[in-house]
Order: sequence, then structure tokens, then C-alpha cells
Amino acid sequence: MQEVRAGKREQILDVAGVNVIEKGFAATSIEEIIVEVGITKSGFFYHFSDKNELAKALLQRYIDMEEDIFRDIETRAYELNDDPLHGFLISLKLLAELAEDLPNGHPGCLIASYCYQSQLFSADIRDLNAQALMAWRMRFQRQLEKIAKTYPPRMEVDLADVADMLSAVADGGIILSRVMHDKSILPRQVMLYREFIKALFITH
Amino acid sequence: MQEVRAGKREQILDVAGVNVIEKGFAATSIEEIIVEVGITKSGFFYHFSDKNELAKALLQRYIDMEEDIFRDIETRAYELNDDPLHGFLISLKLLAELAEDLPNGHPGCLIASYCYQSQLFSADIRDLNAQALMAWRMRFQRQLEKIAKTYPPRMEVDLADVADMLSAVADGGIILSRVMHDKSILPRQVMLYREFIKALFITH
DNA sequence: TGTTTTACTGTACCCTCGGTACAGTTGACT
DNA sequence: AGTCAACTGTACCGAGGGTACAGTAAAACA
Repeated sequence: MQEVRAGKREQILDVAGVNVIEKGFAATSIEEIIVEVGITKSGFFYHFSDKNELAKALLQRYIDMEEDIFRDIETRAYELNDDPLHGFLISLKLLAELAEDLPNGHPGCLIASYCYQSQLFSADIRDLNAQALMAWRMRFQRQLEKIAKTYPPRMEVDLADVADMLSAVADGGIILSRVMHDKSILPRQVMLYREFIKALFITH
Repeated sequence: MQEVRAGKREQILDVAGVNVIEKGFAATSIEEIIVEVGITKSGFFYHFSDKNELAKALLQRYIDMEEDIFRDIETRAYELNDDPLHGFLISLKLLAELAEDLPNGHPGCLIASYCYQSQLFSADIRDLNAQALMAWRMRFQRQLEKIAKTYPPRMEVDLADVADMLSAVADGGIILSRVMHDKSILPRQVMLYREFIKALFITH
């Protein structure tokens, strides 16, 4: 078997993942993927019936990875401080540090990337994308509502919007970092969002 | 002359602009553009030496249009209230209303779209993109510093970050709106940023 | 009025890429 | 020994980006 290391399917996803984030899905040719992996075109189509299947697998893997990251951060944060507000503030600090430690900055958000190429993909991929953002909203909103029980919000805001704002600031921060070639922007934006959370829940 | 209405060059940019925002640059074929405009391939290459030139013209036009919109909003806002803080808050309200009134939601930010396809473009296009974001930062930062003179900030924040946050929230809000099929997200995010500005500068 | 320029059209061609089809091969497992 | 998973090899199709270059109709200029 040619499966020298870790299976070609995973290697295809690795290579495709990097290239899609770099130049977009349409501009990532199957040709360049198979060359980089060291595989034939037949090999590629053995694993994925068409390019759309690759896109779906890529997105699913990305969503699962992000889910893992958020779950880990949340777990660690509430281990350090089980108060809902301070746990959340620690989560945000950990998130900012994670972004800061990436050597070349955040590589990019696949959901944002797909968003601007959505017409290329089938409806189920667009649904997957929407579900992922909805899951993030739920995750953050749940924590915010827990906070609000002990710390009544000092402004009249919809906590779903506040939850969405973290996704927005993160996706926007990634774009700013990439375009302006300044990887510090993303972690700074996360920390600024953290200031907003403090202003929203803490009385001074 | 076949120039029945408004010049083919502008029509090419109109059609390409819509399609690029919808499905990305690489996925927008010259073929479909010329069919929609009613022109031949030769006609296309008469106006643009290659696809990269189209991308550049498209981006430049987009940046100029956004510049006009921001300038108009700023002018109108400070006509209504010449206090720096309240003028800025009115700007944000006007911006949110503008986003709300778009029948199909915001079509998308070309800068964000290009960001995830940057490897397709020449260095001067990437520079143009970075300059545009820098111009937005300067525009907002200038206003924030004016505010800070009369209203000392109630948190320790870098005003350049606060300025960037508007770009981030806007770009992120557009992505969330598009992916989640909810055009209200973008205006709500802008209004939430407005709450942050109030919390940052107003003492209660 | 003649000439030049602008804004295209028409034709023909090359290369890359996504995708299809299908037969063959190789190593692991049963 | 036979089956199956994971490929390779070959051959081909159509769409799309891009090139090259000759021709043309109308407007602008001199």
C-alpha cells in the first residue's frame, strides 16, 4: 500500500485547506493539490467524487477543529475561575493569546472564505456554514446569559447580538490582520471586545 | 458607435462587480460577463488587458464609492450635531439605517472578498486593499481623537483599535448577515458598536 | 472633406483545468 | 487463494483564460 504516512485523504485535506484559505476555492486547482500530495488525479477522485465533496469535507473538518478549540478554551477558563463573567473574560484572554502566538498570524476563517464564494457550493455546504455560525452564537449566548443572571447588563442590548459580535470581531479582525499585514490586529480586537464585555457587565 | 448607453467599460464593471461579490473573482468567468453585457471577448480585452486589470478597476471603483458614502454620512451627521461625540453617534445610526434599508442586505465587501483570494492578484492590488483599510482607520481614528479631547475615555484603549473595530464589526457583520441569511445582523452589529462607543465616552 | 482615433467585432488558436470512464495494480486482511 | 481498499495509468471531453491580429463603423479632429 502506498499509504506511507497518515492516508492520502488527510493529506489532500491538509494541502487543500492551506491553499483554499490562501487563494480561495475556485483558484485552488485539483492539479496543484495532487502534485503537492504526490498522487494521481484518479487517486483524488477515488476519495472525493467531485470538487464540491472536497469543499464539504474541508468545511466539516474546519468546523470540528474550531469546535475543539473553543471547547478546550472554555474548559480551561472555567477551571481557572468558575464565575461566569470572569471565566468568560479568561476565555477571551486565552483566545487573544492563541491568536497572538500564531507565527504567521491567523491563516483565515474558512467560513468567511466560503461566504464570498458561496455560489460555487451546493446548498448543503451553505447550510453547514450557517449552522456553524449559529452554533457559535448559541455557545457564546449561553455564557452571556449565565453572566447576566449575576451581573445585570448596564446597557440595553440583545445578548444574541453580543454573542454574534465576537464572531464578527474575530472574522473582521482576521481580515484586517491579513490585508494590513499586521498579525497583532486580531488579538487586539479580541481584547477590545473583552473591554466591551467588562463595560457591559461590571459596575465601576 | 455601439456605445448605446453609458459605455461598455462601465457595464463590464457593473456586471463583474455583482458577480465577483456573489461568487468570488476566480469563479467569475470573462465569458459570462461578456454574454451579460452583450459584447465580444475582443471587446473585453480592449478595455482590460487581462483579468487582473479588471480586478484593479473594480476595487478602485469600490473604494471610491465607499469613500463617497462615508464622506456623505459624516457631513450629514455633523450638520445635525457638531459635537464630536454626538456627531459620531449619529454617523453610526445613519450607517446602520443605510444597511437596514438595503433590500437584499449588504451585497458584500470587496476588500473582504479579495482578502481571501489575494494570491490571485498582483501586489499593487493587495496594496490598494491595505491602503483602503488604513484610510478607514485614519478616518475613524481622527473622529475618535476629537471626541477624546472633550470626553476622556472611561477605559484604557488604543483609539486606532477602536477605529479598526468599526471596520471589523462591519466586515464581520456582512459575513454573518450573508451566511445566516439575516440582513438585520449587520445594522444590529453597527448599533452594538455604537453602544460600545457610548460606554467608552459617556459617564452615567 | 479626408484622416485619425475610439471602440469595438470576428476568427482562429493554445493551454490549463474540472470531470468522466475504465482497466490495471498492489498490499493487507480473511 | 481470494477479496477489498487504495490507489495508478491512459485517454478523452468541454469550458474558460488568454493571445494575436485583421477588420470596421462612427465620431472627432484638422
